[in-house]
Amino acid sequence: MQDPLSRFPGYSLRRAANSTAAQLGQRLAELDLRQSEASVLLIVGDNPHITASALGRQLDIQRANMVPLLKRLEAAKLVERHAIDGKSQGLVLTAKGMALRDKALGVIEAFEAELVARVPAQHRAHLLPALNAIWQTGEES
Amino acid sequence: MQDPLSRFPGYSLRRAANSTAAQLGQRLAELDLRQSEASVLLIVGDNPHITASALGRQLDIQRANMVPLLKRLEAAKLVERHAIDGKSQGLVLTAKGMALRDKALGVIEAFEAELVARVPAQHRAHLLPALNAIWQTGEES
DNA sequence: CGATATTGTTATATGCAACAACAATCGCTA
DNA sequence: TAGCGATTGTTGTTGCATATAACAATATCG
Repeated sequence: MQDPLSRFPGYSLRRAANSTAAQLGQRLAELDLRQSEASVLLIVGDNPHITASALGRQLDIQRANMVPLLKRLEAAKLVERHAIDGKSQGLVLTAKGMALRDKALGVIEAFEAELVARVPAQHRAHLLPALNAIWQTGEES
Repeated sequence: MQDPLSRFPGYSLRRAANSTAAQLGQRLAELDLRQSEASVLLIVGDNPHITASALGRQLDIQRANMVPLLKRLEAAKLVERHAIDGKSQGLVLTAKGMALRDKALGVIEAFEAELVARVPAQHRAHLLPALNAIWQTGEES
């Protein structure tokens, strides 16, 4: 069958991202976490009192879309918010949130290791810098 | 700001795919095409009389999800279906479909060139084989 | 002080993909 | 050749991620 698509890096990028997202999503589901939620746990864990807006900017998630995401994490007693001033609120992990963050990190690191292992050795070192260059080029907001 | 995420290839993969998808999507929108539709046009163009199921298998789109996709392309007079037997139907591009396919291919190739240009030269050649290895490993159905 | 920007929020829409179920049909084999 | 299992196209529904527009409250800076 003629496949005119897999010669395109953009297409392969899409396929690769889809396939890995599905797999990682499955594993995180065992912690009852979605990928976006896991990434929030990681960032908040490393940056206590970060603001919802700042978090959204870092993760490239719109302010509006952070709302239901944080609501769910809050309902699960994983994060807490407390007012910084009358407008902003800082996010911190609860003890439960930190514990789950650690588990999630374990899952993610294991998964990343498998992902990297799929890449032929001679290309391995080039993957991360190449990908980072793609999305970090032209993102000055 | 602490960013524990961009050291993960999987995360960078997601970000890179999102960012490129958004950009390519915008350009294809000028042809009133979504990415999935453009990929269908390309495959059908190279494989006339391909079956909807086979097309779905190749693009990793479920049979069920091909239905609205093809319905839209058919409504736009870009593809036609004709019965192969009582069960299967072959897909072909109309003249209009072929013309649009060519335009879409132009857009895609231009975009891919820009994408590759963002990657530092020393990593460039490694990108495609690395990505293909990621999604083509463990996909024997 | 006052204009401007930022924050958190609501509501709504789109694209993509997953799953379960079903009738019709094909194709192989017993 | 009759029948069973696999395949095809389809419907309906769900979930996730993302996008936009709008708004009130508040902060910041000239």
